[in-house]
Amino acid sequence: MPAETLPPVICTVDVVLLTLRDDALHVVLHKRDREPFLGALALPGGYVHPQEDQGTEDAAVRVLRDKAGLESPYLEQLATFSGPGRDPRGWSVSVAYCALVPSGLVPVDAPQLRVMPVDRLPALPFDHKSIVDQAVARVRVKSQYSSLPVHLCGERFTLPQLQAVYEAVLGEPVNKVSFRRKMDELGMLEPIAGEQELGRANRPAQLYRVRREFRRTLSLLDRGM
Amino acid sequence: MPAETLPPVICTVDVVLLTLRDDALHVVLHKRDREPFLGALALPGGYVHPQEDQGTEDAAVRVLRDKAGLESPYLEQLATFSGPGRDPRGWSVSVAYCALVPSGLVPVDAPQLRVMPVDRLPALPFDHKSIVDQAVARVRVKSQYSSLPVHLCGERFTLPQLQAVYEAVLGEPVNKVSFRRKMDELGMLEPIAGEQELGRANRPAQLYRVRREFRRTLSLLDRGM
DNA sequence: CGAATAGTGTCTGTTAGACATTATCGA
DNA sequence: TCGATAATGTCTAACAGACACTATTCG
Repeated sequence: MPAETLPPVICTVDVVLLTLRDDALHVVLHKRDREPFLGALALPGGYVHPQEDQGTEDAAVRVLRDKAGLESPYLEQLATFSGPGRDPRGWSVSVAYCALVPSGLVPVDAPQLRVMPVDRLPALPFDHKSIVDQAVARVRVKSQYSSLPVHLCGERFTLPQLQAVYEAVLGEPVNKVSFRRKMDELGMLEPIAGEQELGRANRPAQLYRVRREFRRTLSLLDRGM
Repeated sequence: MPAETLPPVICTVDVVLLTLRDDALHVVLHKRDREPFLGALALPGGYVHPQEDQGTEDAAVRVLRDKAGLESPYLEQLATFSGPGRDPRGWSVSVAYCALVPSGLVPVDAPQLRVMPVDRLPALPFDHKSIVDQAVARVRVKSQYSSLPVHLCGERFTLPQLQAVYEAVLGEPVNKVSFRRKMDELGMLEPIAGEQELGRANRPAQLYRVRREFRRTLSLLDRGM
């Protein structure tokens, strides 16, 4: 079948922007500023712009910048969703991306943004609910055997803080001794010399940061957590 | 930006059809029957047909049927590749799928098909080389901790045969005792009562098949192989 | 000093792999 | 009976998790 006779396909990207708030995974939703679903909360997304984007990842970066006002250090392609019914405008393809950011990076006073817990989401337009579900499932699985959750921490953090992040994402407690052995095994963290988290009525915790080489990479465990 | 002003995006699917031959992963390539790259070997692929496809997976199934003449019991979305340069016709998006089939399902006498070892591929048009590489990497990783390789076996097989398949995919020997423990743990195989592989000068091996409930699912290991 | 949490040492049960042993076929 | 491979038993080393102990801060 020659290409010219084919009806057009709507080509978009959607970003599942995840962050941690109150020890629970949250997704950043965006109030739609056009039809369809004008005014509804949905995933930040938009058309691919063939004139300017070198690929769908560029489009995702642009959407994050324009709609959520941030640059995510971690951005991963999730999956592609398609079909005649998911968008009322017609047959569409949406390449979904998953971004993880420390909560400090999410703009606080942006009226068009809402940060919602992933376990108690409102109804979402399109098939955005299942996109979020798939992203969360992927993040949980990947956190079992990788350094993914460090992207939810800021630049400096203590091991007990990082352990709490793992526990929040995995939804279950993690053995302290094993956890520290694993983090050591990953070889991805470095203590910040002389820097400790003081000010609390207990032994201060050592501050760590991600080694430069691992800033934008994942580190994998042979066996899971 | 209103949709009408955006230049069109070419929307296609490509299928990485993998099988095992001579204890090595092979990919089934298809001789292109149109421009661009007319006559070149490439991944079987084609346009999404919005009138008939309910999603890109339908398009992948159709492509497999039309170009490779088979129905794959295992078909998984791999990733989506996009950009202005990958297809000379213009800015394109290709949703890539990965299929695994027993070698018996690949038509033997189809002149438009070639079965090539994944480790010694010729140059391929588009970005098909990197799509194949990504599919192979994914299959290898997933075989570490799942029942994926059973889809490369036929309906009936012995445990030593299945172990050989795992070893071929993983590229390294597997401990026999552990392997059998793992397969037992997966709870996915059932012995075919009274059926053994006879005819060789040694103790015959028990024949197994995949339990009905697991025919189209993957079974996952807590820890890897 | 006491409360609280960070960080570490150690023990034990579980698991993976090496090796040995037994089983069962054809020749 | 012999050679070959299937299938299983068993021992050991590695690992994960439980628990306890020490360290260090604030009040």
